[in-house]
Amino acid sequence: MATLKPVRGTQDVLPAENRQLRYVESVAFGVAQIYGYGEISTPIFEFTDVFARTLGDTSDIVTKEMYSFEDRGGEGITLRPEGTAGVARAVMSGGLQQDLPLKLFYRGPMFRYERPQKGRRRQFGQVGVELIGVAGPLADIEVIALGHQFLDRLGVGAQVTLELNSLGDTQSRAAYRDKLVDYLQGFEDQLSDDSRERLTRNPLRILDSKNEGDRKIIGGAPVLSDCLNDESRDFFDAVKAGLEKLGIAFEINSRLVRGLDYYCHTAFEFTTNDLGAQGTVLAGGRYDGLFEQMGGRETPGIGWAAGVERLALLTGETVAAPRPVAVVPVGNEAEAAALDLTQELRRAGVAVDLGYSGNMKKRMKRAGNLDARFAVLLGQDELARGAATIRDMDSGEQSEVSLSQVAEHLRQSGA
RNA sequence: GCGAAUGUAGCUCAACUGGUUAGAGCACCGGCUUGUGGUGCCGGGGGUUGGGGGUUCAAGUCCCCUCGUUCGCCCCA
Repeated sequence: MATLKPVRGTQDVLPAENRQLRYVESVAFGVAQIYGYGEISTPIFEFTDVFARTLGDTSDIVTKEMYSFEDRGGEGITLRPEGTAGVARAVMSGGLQQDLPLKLFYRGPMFRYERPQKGRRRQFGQVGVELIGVAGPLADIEVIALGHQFLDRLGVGAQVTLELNSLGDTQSRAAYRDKLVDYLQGFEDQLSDDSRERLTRNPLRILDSKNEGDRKIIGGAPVLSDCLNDESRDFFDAVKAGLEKLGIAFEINSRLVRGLDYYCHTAFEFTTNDLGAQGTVLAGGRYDGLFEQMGGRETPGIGWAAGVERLALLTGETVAAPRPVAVVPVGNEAEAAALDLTQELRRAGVAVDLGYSGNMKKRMKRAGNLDARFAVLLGQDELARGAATIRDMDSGEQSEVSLSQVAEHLRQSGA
């Protein structure tokens, strides 16, 4: 039995749950299309370099969370831990930089070797968008508005808060980093072990620490927004003004830094308090340095990704399966006729189920369990008259309809 | 990777301080009703109590190991 279990952090998704997940994805894609995005699919695995070089050597994803292996040809391969790097690689491989700006939507599984928790799996679904090739703040505004509208359409708008920050351009970020390290070094012996290590590796991340002692120290730390140069500040102001104009509420969170190295300027997260520790539901930011870092031409970009399972948990709604019509033959001779009728209805686009075996009572019960809208009863009597009895499973009303009219009758009844 | 909790039938849960064949509800199957589901009544199948080891006359119950899950840390969608 133990060996028949799925690998830790993975799970089998049955039809009822899949309907919810597909629903989340389809809402996302629907809204993305309204904004002019087309869907791109990239491979589920890439050369390890694609992720290692873009995410940064200091990110936790690269240092301990990647599913990496060597394939039979000796190539270093990694199951994608996120979507942006693969999309950027595809844009460069395909020469798509000639077609800027690009508006791309993606969906699919991602893989991270993490300790599973509620809303956190080793294989999980993401939907995401990337707007590539637009340097101005209008891109940031549109991408955030798209995320906002998506969450709204899903019906979780009231449960989430948009947090916003600016990391500034490279120059601003470097200036801030120096200031922050200066400040924190004064408290080095008081910082948590994790944070002390990050002091040299990735000091900005200390701002995000949940350790109580750390937070006290952070409270007095210099603020990133004070270090933005004029250009970065103007950019951020423009983004904020745009969101206000669109009526999209946000909170400035100066401690918001993204985990991945390629981000600059705008960083944002839609978070909720309804999912325990995994509160981030949709997050993204601007990544103007990414393409260069991958060895390509400098190309600005901004995007976000959202966790499909987390959003499905948040909506709490179940998505009902479509209601079929059940064809119920009575007696052996009726089975052949039932098969014909079933096929005819299916060709006409009607969803049909037939109880495969058993007496009428059993088949009716199965029809009930399938939540059938109508049952089509075929017995000796009906067959002799070239007809079938159609039963409305909700009202219990029955009427006899000639066989040739069954499809039409059902269609008119809304089946 | 660290800390804590937890694991009994398909699902939700019982089983006093360790004490005879581990129970219930729901679900499933059959019958009352051999041409009618959703309500009712009667009956039935189903558990090596996550797995392994140990303590004991006796372990679902205590101890150790292991696997899974949950909550937090870390990190992130």
